[in-house]
Amino acid sequence: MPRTPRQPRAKATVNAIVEAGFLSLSEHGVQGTTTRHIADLAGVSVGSLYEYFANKEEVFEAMHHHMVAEVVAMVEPMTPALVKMEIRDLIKELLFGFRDLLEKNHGRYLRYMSYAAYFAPRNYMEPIQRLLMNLLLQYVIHHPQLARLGNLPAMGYIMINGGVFTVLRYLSEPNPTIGFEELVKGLGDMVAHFVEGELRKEG
Amino acid sequence: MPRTPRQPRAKATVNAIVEAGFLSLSEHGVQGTTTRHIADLAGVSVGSLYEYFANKEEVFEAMHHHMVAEVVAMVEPMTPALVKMEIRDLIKELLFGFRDLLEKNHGRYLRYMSYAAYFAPRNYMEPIQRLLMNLLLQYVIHHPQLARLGNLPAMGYIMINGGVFTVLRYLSEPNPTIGFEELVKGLGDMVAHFVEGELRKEG
DNA sequence: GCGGGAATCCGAATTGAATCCGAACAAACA
DNA sequence: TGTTTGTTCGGATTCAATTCGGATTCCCGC
Repeated sequence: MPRTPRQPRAKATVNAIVEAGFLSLSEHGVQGTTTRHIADLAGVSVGSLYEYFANKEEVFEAMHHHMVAEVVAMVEPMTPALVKMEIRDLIKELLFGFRDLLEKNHGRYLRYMSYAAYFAPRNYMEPIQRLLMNLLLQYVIHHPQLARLGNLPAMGYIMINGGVFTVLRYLSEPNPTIGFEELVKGLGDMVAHFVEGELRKEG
Repeated sequence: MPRTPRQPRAKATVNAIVEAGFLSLSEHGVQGTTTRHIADLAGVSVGSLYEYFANKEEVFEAMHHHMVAEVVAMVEPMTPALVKMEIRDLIKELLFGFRDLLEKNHGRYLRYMSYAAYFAPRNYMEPIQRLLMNLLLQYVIHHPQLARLGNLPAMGYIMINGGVFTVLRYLSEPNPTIGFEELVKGLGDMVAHFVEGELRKEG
């Protein structure tokens, strides 16, 4: 039964542990990340770690929340501008932002993501998916001609998942065979053509 | 230094261990999968496991090879028929086959896949991606009008990765909000519209 | 079908990481 | 200042991964 930090000192400790989690993961991978490592990097003892986290898993979960919160903090303020853009520009804007966020701090979030499926097996991407689905809905509202598109849930599911995972995979690649710009352009074209094609079909 | 099995008895042992690996993963997840578990399920002792695998990781790697080999064994014989199909039918055929394979044996491969990023961080999907890229090339050869498409590598990268990960994610979902048929149809439409759109642009 | 070396199998012993716990220290507050 | 509550510490415990030496089984030449 982990305790919740009350005093600022304790909050700093918790924060240091989460930070250290990202560091250790980047440095040593999952295998090499021991509680001692994390505690050492955080400058506290292992015992302290267990004051606030029931187990090592929970440290990873906290890291996950941290990352999701940052993604949300990036996307939400952009939303009003995004929904007014041309679809290709929206995608470009979003994906470049996403890349920058993932590569911040020497790629800590990216590194984390490549293990995320392991730490948080169930619906670990769900909040982000919901965020993007919401963006899509807002976009449709601002572009009424899109309302004719059929089966928005399925379309959204494909575009969002396909897009997110493709970008994640791409950024994790040590020697990509194509450039990030090409990838973004390709994804933009894909979505744009899809929308055009569907509208043509409907109309 | 693990030994290579020579006698049939030993081959059966190795096989039983890999089988047990899938079983244990399905039953207990990564955390719960101990060498003792695997050995028990395989009906051998832990010592025997270490005769043929340097460590637990290697058992997972063997499982990975097993799965990749099955995917290849599924796709390769289909290829001649696939390349003659309409693009939407190709996708439908491929994805239904993929689903059936992943759900075979109570979803053992699917279960495995959801942890694969952890076991085999480096290029764990690379052989499958190459397989599908090859299919795409064959397809273009059989449909010369597609040769006008620009940037085939980027297009292929997006379609293959986006498709594979979307389907994997979908199949792992406990309560999918859309049907598999919708997903497959959506992916087919996406690719078909994309190709049409690009051809229109080029022409 | 017999004997010896190679292959295989076993499971107790070792090792090291995760987790627990009770004492020591620090802050808040009266 | 004394008391209560929050925080930190690091040694003790537990449990899984891996090792190792010996027992068992197979295979091949006789």
